[in-house]
Amino acid sequence: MPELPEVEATRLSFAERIAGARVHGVRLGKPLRWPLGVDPQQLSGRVVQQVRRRGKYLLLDVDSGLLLLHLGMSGSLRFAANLPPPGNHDHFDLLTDQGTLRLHDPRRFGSVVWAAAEDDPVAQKLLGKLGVEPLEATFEVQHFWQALQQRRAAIKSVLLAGEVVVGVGNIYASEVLFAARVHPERSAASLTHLEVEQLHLAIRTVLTKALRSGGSTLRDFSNAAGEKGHFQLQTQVYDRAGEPCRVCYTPIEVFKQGQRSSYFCPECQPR
DNA sequence: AGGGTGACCTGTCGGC
DNA sequence: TGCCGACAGGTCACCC
Repeated sequence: MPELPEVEATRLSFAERIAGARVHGVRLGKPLRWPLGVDPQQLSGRVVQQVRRRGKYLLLDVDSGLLLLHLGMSGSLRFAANLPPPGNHDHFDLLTDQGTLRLHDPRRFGSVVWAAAEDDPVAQKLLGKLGVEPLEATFEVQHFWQALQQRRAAIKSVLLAGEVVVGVGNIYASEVLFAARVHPERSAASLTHLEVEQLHLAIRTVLTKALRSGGSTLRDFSNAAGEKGHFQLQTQVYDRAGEPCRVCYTPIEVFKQGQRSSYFCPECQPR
């Protein structure tokens, strides 16, 4: 389910509640993308300090180590004192004295990985190449411009790769490029400085708006408290092929770009 | 070294 | 109704 707004909405929905909780066990379901990397027994007795986010990863800081959680395409978390018995798609439970943190993930592209420290090679393999955080001050126009100047790939691919800026997934990539009036197949290096400024602003604006709505852009998203977003944020182009552009009424088009669907308005986003 | 492709896995939906 | 292929929010390993 998750792009950055959904992951952050998830974090906010349980970070404070789980802080201070003492782990007393782990339950594993079917294998996820990576093995846990630690004997589940060794997690017992450790206390959860805080929950951070890096890109689309959630970092659960525990005494002398951290769990890296990724929701993949179809994952979601729940944290509650009384969860029902695990179902077919519940593949990880962290049992604590404050409740159970459960990863539900039908497609199992998600992961839970233990690392002794954030600079540990295990963690760095997952976090090492991530770009800047789009909602932090370190995401700065001039650096963004310079980084894009180095890339000849299509701007949409560059956004999805997450090596320049993290958190923009397939839905928000289309949304953000529409807002910036940039065609998804334009080479990143070909964007004018003005276009990069527009894209930079669009990334911040679109992600912030989605986060404020609780990540409710996604049809079936709910946070770790089991709450759906309060209202559906309507998309401008994503999943709207053939429907009129909300700005100029030209039919929205879709095409395959690196096996992912890209939506755009041919009028607002010329090549 | 950057860039493109296949692979991982399950559920759902539309067309015949 | 039933079957079958296409497709879905991510990212890593592997080619050139």
